Parts: sequence; C-alpha cells; structure tokens
Amino acid sequence: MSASSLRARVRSEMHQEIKEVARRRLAEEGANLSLRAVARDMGIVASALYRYFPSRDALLTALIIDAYDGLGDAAVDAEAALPRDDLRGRWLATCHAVRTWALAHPAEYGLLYGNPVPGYAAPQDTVAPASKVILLLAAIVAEAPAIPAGPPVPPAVRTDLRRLVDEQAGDLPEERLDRALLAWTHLFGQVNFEVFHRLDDMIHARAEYFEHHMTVLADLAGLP
Amino acid sequence: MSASSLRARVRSEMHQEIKEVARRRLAEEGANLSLRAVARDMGIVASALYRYFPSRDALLTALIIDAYDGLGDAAVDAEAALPRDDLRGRWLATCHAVRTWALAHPAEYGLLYGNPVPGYAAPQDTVAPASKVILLLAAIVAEAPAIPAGPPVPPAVRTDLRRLVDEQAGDLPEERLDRALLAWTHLFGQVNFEVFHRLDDMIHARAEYFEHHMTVLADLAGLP
DNA sequence: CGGAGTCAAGAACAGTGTTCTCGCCTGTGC
DNA sequence: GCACAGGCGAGAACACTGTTCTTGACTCCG
Repeated sequence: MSASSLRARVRSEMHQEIKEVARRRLAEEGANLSLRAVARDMGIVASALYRYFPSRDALLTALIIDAYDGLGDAAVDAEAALPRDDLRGRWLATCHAVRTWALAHPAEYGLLYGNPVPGYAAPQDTVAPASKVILLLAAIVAEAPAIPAGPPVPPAVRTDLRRLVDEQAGDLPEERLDRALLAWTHLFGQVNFEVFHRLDDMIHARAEYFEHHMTVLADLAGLP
Repeated sequence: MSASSLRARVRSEMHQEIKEVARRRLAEEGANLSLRAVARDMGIVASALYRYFPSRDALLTALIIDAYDGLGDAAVDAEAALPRDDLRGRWLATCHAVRTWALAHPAEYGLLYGNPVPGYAAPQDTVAPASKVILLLAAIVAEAPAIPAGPPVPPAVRTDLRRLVDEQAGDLPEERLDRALLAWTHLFGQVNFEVFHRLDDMIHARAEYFEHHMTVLADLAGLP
C-alpha cells in the first residue's frame, strides 16, 4: 500500500510538472500547445508523455479544468473576503477577480472562453468548475433588496430560467437570475475584449472602464 | 492593359476560389485551416497556393477581412432597411443581423472574435472593417432623445471616449458613446457565448433570450 | 534474489507549413 | 506571327507536429 502510494505519488508529481511546463509554454507561445516542446523543456522525449496523458487533448482537458478551478477559486476567495452585507463590494470584487485572473493568465483564459479547440469537445468534467462564477453572481443578486424594473422576461426564457433554478436547488425569482445572467454575459464579454486585445487602441484607461461598466451592471442588478 | 487585366482577372478568380474552398474547409473542420487540405480540394499541390498567398497567415488575413466585411454589411443592410425614426427597430435589427450572421458562419466568426490565432497579429487592414458595427450602434444612440441617468463616467474613461469621438469626426456626448460601447460589448459577449456553445444546455429559447437582453440594452441606451 | 511491471527512449508513420528548383506553357511585346 | 520572359504547377526537401509500437533498462515487491 505504501509502496503503491509511492509509485502513485511520483506519478502524480510527474502529472503536476507536465501541466506546469505546459502552462509555461502556453503562456509564452500562445494557444497551440506542442507536446514535443513540453517534452523538450522537461528533458524528455515526446512519447514519454503518453505514459501520463493518453493524448494531447487529455492534457488540454486537465489544463482547462485546472484553469476553471483557478478562475473560480480566485472569484470565490475575493468575494468571501468582504462583509456579507456589502453586496456591491462583493459584486465588484467578483468581477475584478475574474478580470485580474484573466489578464494574469491570458492563454489559459483563452482556452476557457476563446474559440473552442478544433477537434476538442469539452468533457462533462468541465461543467461544474465552469459554473462557479455565474453561481456566485446569482447568489449575490439573490440578496439584493429589489431589482429595478425592466422589460418582462419572455415566457420561453422564463421556462429555461425556472429549470435552471430548480436544477441548482436554489430559490430565486426568474427576474433576478435573468439579471445575473445579463451581468455574467457582460462581464465575460468585456474581459474577452480586453484579454483578446480588442480594446488596445480604443480604451487606454481599461481598469476604470471596466470598473465603470461593472458599476452600471450593479445598478441594473439592484445592488445597493 | 486589357491583356494585363486578363492575367489579373484569372489571378483574382483564383484568389476568390481559394478563399471559397478555405471557407468551406473552415466551416467543416473548425479553426485550424490546412493549406494542404485546401490544395487537395482544388486538385492542386500545396506549394502552388504560394503563388497566390505568401503564407497561411496571409490567407487567414484575407478570410478575416472578408468576414469583417460580411458581418459589417449584414448589419448595415439590416439597419438601413428600417425607417429612420424607428430607433429601437434599427437597434434590434443591427443586433439580430450580427447574431444571425455569426450563427450562419460560426468558424469565420470564431476567426474574428475568438482566440487570437497563435503567431498571428491582426494587420492594420482589419481595423476599419472591424469597427463598422460599433459605429452603427453609436450612430443610433446619437439619435436617442435622452439616455437614462447612470453612474458618472470616470474622467480617464471620458478622455478616451473624447478622443474616439474626435478621431471619428462625429459629434457625440461621452455618455452616449459609453452606452454604445456597453451595448456593443454585451452584444458580442452574448453572441460569443451562443456561437461557442456556452449556452447549449443552459438556455434553450436562445432567440428569445437574445432579443430580451438586447431590449434591456435598448432601454439602457434610451431608445424609445 | 528473481521476476513483474513501469518507465523512457527511439524509430516509424502520417500529417503540417514553407522553400526551392525545375520544366512547361501561355499571354505579351515586338 | 513569333520568340521569349513570366507566371504557373509539380515535386522534392526540410523542419516540424501528434501518435504508436517496440525495445531495453531499472525498480520495487513478494
């Protein structure tokens, strides 16, 4: 048992190191990860990597899950650091954490929210870590005293939202989940634009720009 | 002259056909375009393509410019079809045109708004066609009778917006450009999520969902 | 201490973008 | 009408890529 766990431990360390090197490569080179380059960086031959990951896609999946976890944890930690009654603070902290993490890990962020990788279909393992941020936003909107009126939610959309609320076993009026989704969409839309350099020559004060728009969304979500 | 234009014409037809085949390949296979596959589809050897495009990146750039033009034209045409005084109609038509085009050309859309291609830096030729949609949105917001109050635009952001307005030789209060940018960000954020299959198991009534959120944004932009 | 199982290496295969050279062949300028 | 420069496609070559399989070594376990 302890012997088997010794083997298992060095194996898991090898897993970690491969992912570490792959992340570095990804950060330096951009989206297309080369197994042979990773192997070279480790002083190893490419085929040896197949002892640890059955394919390049499997390695990518591992990186994606780690990235979702990293992003989700950053958001959760930032949000948890604020007093529970500071709804707007918790909201902005979540948004800032997402932006900060994305700017610090652009390649990994691109893996998550950019073009889907060609032959790659996201396995089921990725859906839980992927939904951390939206759940966080929904939880904050749930506590808002009242949300500003807006156009009525169409019935078909209401059905979808109802189902989502039921699945997550939460208790949240559809209007509020709708606002949370709106904010979520906007948050990642804006981070996308910034990380993918779509704002480079347009907006220079990007931090203020981001904060400003997230404030508009906080208003729209009824956060005091 | 007419002789030289004969060579030039068949050359330009060849250009067109290569792009056509490449688009087909892109639509079927996904983001990573293979020159050799394109050549095979044309019954030609890969190196022959280099007579027409100096590199794979150059071909990609040509596809990207075409795509920006296609998307921009779709938006402009849809917007132009509505009476000038129907501000909200023009707004929604623009949004719908963008969504429809993106869903009809997912791979090309991914080229535009997904992960930046690895070694590829967008040349200057792409900035003009890329800004058609935001200019359209800004023009509509410019005609709104009044925009609803919101948080003040921070000074640094105001400076950026002022500069943008000056460059485009328009005449538009910063608050309005800010709302146009907000809507623009949201529009592409939402289309991104839908095209990249991030809403697949979440929202089934995606058309209504889209319309609903674009309506919220129209309100935010003060469109009657 | 012997054997089972894990590991890394290396060769091989099919595929990629890109470059270069070689003939062909045709549209062009006289 | 003709000679020829130029454009063109083919093909080989190079340096890569992911992936598979075999081979040999080494190590941990009974």
